[in-house]
Amino acid sequence: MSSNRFYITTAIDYPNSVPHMGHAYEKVVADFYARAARLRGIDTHFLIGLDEHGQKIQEAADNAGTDPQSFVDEKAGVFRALYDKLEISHDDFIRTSEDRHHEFAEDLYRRLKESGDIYKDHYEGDYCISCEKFLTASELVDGKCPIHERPTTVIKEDSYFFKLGKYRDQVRAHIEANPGFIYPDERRREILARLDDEVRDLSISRSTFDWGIPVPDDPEHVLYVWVDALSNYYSALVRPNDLTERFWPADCHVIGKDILWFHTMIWPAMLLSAGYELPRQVYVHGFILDKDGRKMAKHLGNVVDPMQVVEEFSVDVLRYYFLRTFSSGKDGKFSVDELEERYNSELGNDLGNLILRVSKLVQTKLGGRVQVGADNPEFSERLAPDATIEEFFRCADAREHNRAMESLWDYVRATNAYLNDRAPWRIGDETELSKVLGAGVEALRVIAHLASPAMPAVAASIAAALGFELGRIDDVGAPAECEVRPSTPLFPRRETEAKEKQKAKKQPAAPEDPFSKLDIRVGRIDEARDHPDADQLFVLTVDLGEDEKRSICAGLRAHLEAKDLTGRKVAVLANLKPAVLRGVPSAGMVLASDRADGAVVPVDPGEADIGASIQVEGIETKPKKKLSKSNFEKAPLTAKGGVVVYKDKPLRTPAGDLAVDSEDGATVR
RNA sequence: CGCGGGGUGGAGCAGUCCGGUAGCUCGUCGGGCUCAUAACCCGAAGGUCGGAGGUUCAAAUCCUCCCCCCGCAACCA
Repeated sequence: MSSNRFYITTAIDYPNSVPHMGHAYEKVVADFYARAARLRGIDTHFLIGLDEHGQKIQEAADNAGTDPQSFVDEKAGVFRALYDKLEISHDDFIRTSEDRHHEFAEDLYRRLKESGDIYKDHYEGDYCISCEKFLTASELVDGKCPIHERPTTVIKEDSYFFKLGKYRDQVRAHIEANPGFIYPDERRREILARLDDEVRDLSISRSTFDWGIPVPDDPEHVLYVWVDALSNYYSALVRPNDLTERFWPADCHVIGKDILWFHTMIWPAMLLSAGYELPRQVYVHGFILDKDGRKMAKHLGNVVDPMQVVEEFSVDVLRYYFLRTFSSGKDGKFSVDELEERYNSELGNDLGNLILRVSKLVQTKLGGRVQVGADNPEFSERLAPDATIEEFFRCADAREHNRAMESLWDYVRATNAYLNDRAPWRIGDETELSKVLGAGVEALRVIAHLASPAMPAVAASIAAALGFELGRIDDVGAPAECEVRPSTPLFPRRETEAKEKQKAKKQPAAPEDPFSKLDIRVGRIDEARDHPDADQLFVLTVDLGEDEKRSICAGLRAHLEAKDLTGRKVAVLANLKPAVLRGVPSAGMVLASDRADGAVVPVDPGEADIGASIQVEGIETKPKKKLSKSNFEKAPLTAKGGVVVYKDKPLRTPAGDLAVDSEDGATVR
């Protein structure tokens, strides 16, 4: 960071649902860098905000029975409340529905147009007249609109396009010439690889909804996401005070890896076209996963709410955990057990205990007063902080916040070691004692300052307890007399169940037989139709004896006619995770065998009743709710003697064995 | 050959781009200290760095092939 100004932004959030862990993480990371810059006295501007336009917002507002503006106004309150709670120190909060943003986005569009980079064309898509919108292939059901159950029409929609492809080589050259432009390097390589392919022009307007910024000169269209959302980084500088001279180009755009392309290809291309300088860096963070490395998702029941962690611990504990634990730029596994462990050992034992032992010693041995910052050889020889401070900011500049925190903790431990070594509780001479404890308090002054970007409230508490002022990092070392107050533990120990859990894990229950997870039932095919968009697939309506019949896709068209299937009894894997295959939902899988001669034949449940469960003797079934394909494959079914077997044991319906017309060893799936 | 991420002491991770005695935290064991939140400090044990080849004086790191896990994608259904 050579210049003495620092403009940092985060992605603007799309407020169509509630904020989650990922929102919190991104803002805390950006906030660390903003606060670290201010700590060095750098002129800092930190922007966050909301992306409030688009069809989904319009629909969400409709569903909520309100208008889009009122809807986003309310949502803005929810997001701001979270960021206030997280002590995010943003200087500005941009909302794309604000006038200042509209003005700049329109201006940017005009500049692109003046550069000759906008043209009008059309694209084709499946359009539902009742919905008045285009549907994507995955939204269609049986080639029909799922809401109105009527066929869609292929129509053309006019759209304005931006000549993105024109800038491919220029953007690639920029990325190649500036290794620091994209952090981390793996993301940079990913983009460079993608830039070897053709880059298509970009549709930047829509005329099928109107909640957005009207295209200048053609109010039938609104700007589609790119020109609108991305321009927030600049629009926020224009008003209320013109900060463009002072802060553009941005020093760091903090984003998630899902929007890498938009920030490293599209945004630079638009800026080049419009004649603005490119941002200096795009910092790409990873995702927060659950403790087992899976995506957090409602239906998995593994979602951890950041607010809940804040309530149970504190904001600073969550911030510390984010910044210390997760390697910069990588995905992180969020484990409450690990958080608690770090809370006890690092925050409680290392730091909290250090604060307490120093403050108690100063009070009992020196009457609560101690001189810091004065020329103190004890401190400068034994606890010289220069290397730590240098390393801390070197890591911060390199966007390695977890290492910056690590270097700080090395210093915390060194301070504990120093106290053990000098043993001030055994020193009687007050002059010497003042030097030793003065060194201890001075070390905590350094620690509080360096901890402040991660844990602002903790830093303030340390300063209050030991009686010094928090300021810039350069202010550390100025002579001062500290009045140390009696303090209570900042991080009271939490008795955890983590240990017991760990022990319990050491004796894992015997792994369940993979077959026990399967739910195979007898069903009857009531109807077999050709899949509208897939020449290998049938769309079957299958009766499993449930309230509703199921739609199941089967890849049998190369082998059978529809009439061969209608009315036929089959065995169905009923708990396979539902999927959408080429636009058609499929809730299960019809079991069939691959014969050596290339034929594929469905298995035959014989006389068994519809809905009857198919089992293997000796295996108690406990079907999973949503079975993954790979879990199904862990229980291989084969043919043997004209019967489907699992581990050589026959699959049975209540009426007898499950028959199959295949040679021994043929796969059944 | 769909795209991407990952496989490093008991647990969690860094190191891999730019090859050079395998590092950190937790846990375990031994010792010290007793100011402090059963805390702090010192020391030790524990790893063929997923597997197999190759390049090199030297490979966790570079090259080739393979296996496993996790996302996304998919005419796997």
